[in-house]
Amino acid sequence: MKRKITLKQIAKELDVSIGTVSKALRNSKEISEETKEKIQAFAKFYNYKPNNIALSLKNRKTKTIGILIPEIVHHFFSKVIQGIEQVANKKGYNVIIGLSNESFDKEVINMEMLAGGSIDGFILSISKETLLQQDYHHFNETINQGMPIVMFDRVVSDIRCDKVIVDDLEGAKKAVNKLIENHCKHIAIITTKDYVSVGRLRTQGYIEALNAHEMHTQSDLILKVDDKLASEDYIDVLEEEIKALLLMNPEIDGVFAVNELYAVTTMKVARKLGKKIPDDLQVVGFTDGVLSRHATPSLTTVSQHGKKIGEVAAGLLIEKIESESLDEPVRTIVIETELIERESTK
Amino acid sequence: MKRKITLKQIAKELDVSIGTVSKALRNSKEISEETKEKIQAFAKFYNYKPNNIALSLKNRKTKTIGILIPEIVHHFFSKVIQGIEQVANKKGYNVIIGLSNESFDKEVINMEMLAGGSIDGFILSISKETLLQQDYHHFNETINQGMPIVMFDRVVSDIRCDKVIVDDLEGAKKAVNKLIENHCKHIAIITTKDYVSVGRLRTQGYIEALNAHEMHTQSDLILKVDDKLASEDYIDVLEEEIKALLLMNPEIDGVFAVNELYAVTTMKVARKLGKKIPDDLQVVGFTDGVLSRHATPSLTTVSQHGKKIGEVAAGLLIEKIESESLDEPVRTIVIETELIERESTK
DNA sequence: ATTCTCAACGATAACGTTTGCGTGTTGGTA
DNA sequence: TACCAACACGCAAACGTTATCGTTGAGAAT
Repeated sequence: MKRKITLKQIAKELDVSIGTVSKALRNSKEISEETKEKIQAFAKFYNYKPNNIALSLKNRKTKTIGILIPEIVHHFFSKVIQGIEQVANKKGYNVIIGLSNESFDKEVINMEMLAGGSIDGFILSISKETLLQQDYHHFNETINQGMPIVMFDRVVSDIRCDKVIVDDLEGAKKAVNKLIENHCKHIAIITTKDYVSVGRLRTQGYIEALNAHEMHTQSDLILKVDDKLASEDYIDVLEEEIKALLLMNPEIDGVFAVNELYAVTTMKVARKLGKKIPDDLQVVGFTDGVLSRHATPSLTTVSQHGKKIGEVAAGLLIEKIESESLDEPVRTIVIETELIERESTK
Repeated sequence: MKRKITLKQIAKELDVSIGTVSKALRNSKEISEETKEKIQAFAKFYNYKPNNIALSLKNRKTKTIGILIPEIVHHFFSKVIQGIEQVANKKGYNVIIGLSNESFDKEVINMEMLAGGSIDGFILSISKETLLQQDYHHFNETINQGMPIVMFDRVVSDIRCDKVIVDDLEGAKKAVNKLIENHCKHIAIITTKDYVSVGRLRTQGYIEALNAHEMHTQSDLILKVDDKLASEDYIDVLEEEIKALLLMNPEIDGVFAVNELYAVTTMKVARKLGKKIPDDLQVVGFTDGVLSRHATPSLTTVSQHGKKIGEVAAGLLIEKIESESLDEPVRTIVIETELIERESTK
């Protein structure tokens, strides 16, 4: 297993100095055509490629950006990564990924690993546990060390950094308004417990939309399920809870679910109860993933444009990385949601 | 935006040499307790963290492994990454990701970027375009430069490296055997064109399973759809082709689809044609993703254990990276598939 | 008094680059 | 013959570490 060839080896082999080789390969006019050709030919033959690590050390920049997300087996996050990767690569940046698995400790450890010189900046979405504990010291420390951060989707306002967010409140309104337009009179929501801001905002949007149309919100039409039920293992429990909701409130003719899984599960349960979709019950979800598209019936849902979010986040970060000035204002960019109508609504 | 503190700065501040600081922080017994305490306190206060880049340069290893996959918005690949990440992190490695988007050029460019010192080894799955062009020079060059590679899922035998593969042939047999056991008499397959080995193997498994039971294979029961139809945009065309298949051969009572999407689309089309699943038609898919689990009816499918594949691949790679000997044999590890029975079969 | 032995620390090389500057060798001109 | 550009190249510093080897001084042993 031979090692990669270096400038030094080329220099020794051709009996010139290291500096000369470097200049020749960078096509400096300081070097004569003759030697340049010789050196370049030699380098090409041995497939010389400069060592990025050495360059990173010298230039004090790594040309890679770090992504830190709670999980990867998740359509939305994958889409965001795709977006980030696209603009990053276009600008000559690599992308390195850390997974927190929704754990505070893993988030901290991963940040420290990456912040130790491996990357030029972070794009991240906060883990649930961190959100719960409200301990944000690792973010502030990283920022204080001069490393720019861009947060997306799950953000907290306390931290001074760029943010790219989804207008969850407005998105939820769009969804509920659609149901109202379609003459639903009793609209339920299936949402999560409150500590993740995203779920809270969607719930609030639901309430505001109803109020705006002078429909009263009934607490028994608001089903807050435990987050853990989103994991695949607890799908039975989730089904039971939804079933109970529908049985206890047979008047429900519209459901807004704060994610895909809740939505398709609702449709599944409803069908088992003999309800026709969308005739007896209309359903709108959140997040435009594979489930929404390929469920039967296909799901009307609020798309967050994950790829776009990634693109914008990467753009912001790279801009900040490459900017010289050291005290720019922080920006918060809102990516509009879009209601994608399919078969689960009339 | 202050920069990170370095050994040199600490040394100057405390009026000792750089070496002393380094030793003190690594708790060398060469340094007196007194100075050690002083230096360590100072370093802690200023939150000193060694610069990974400098360490990488010195140690000639980066402690990060590169993943190169065709796409990330894909349940199987996400699962593999999850597995890789888990064992990599456990062993102190980071993970950096490159996406080829099924393009040969992007694959080559990404490899060159990463191979330029950023990583210690590769885990990759070959892009379709590369498979088509059969140009594997970039893999061989990378290997020749002393960088270990582990391939998974989509592999080619020409390249001398470790491989982790799915037993596609056996998996397909399991699926088809299940249909035969369930008394299907006319079993169709929905597969892709032949150039990706994975699809070919699954088709072959289908044929062998039928032959083993002395059922004749009819070419009109083998639907080879263009790969591009797997992309979301061409879903209509895909539906049309499947519809034609089912209409032309109404005797079909079992379908084996080589991926999730084909399977759920088949179920959707069948239902539109008034067929009951699994009573009139039984369907088995390949890949255990969200679609399989949450489709209605839920899909019987062949699981490839993506996470396991990632874990094994990472294990092999790290072992090779950390091994001293430079001419070990290459290994090919087959991960068993598992038939997961759900509602789409009897 | 001289040598020896540690303890405690400093100096330096090395990892692979890039780059500004110094320097030796040309050739041409006065 | 003497001088001066221009050319072509070498030297060395710097990025931040770690490890090897010196070096210094003090005290102990001879």
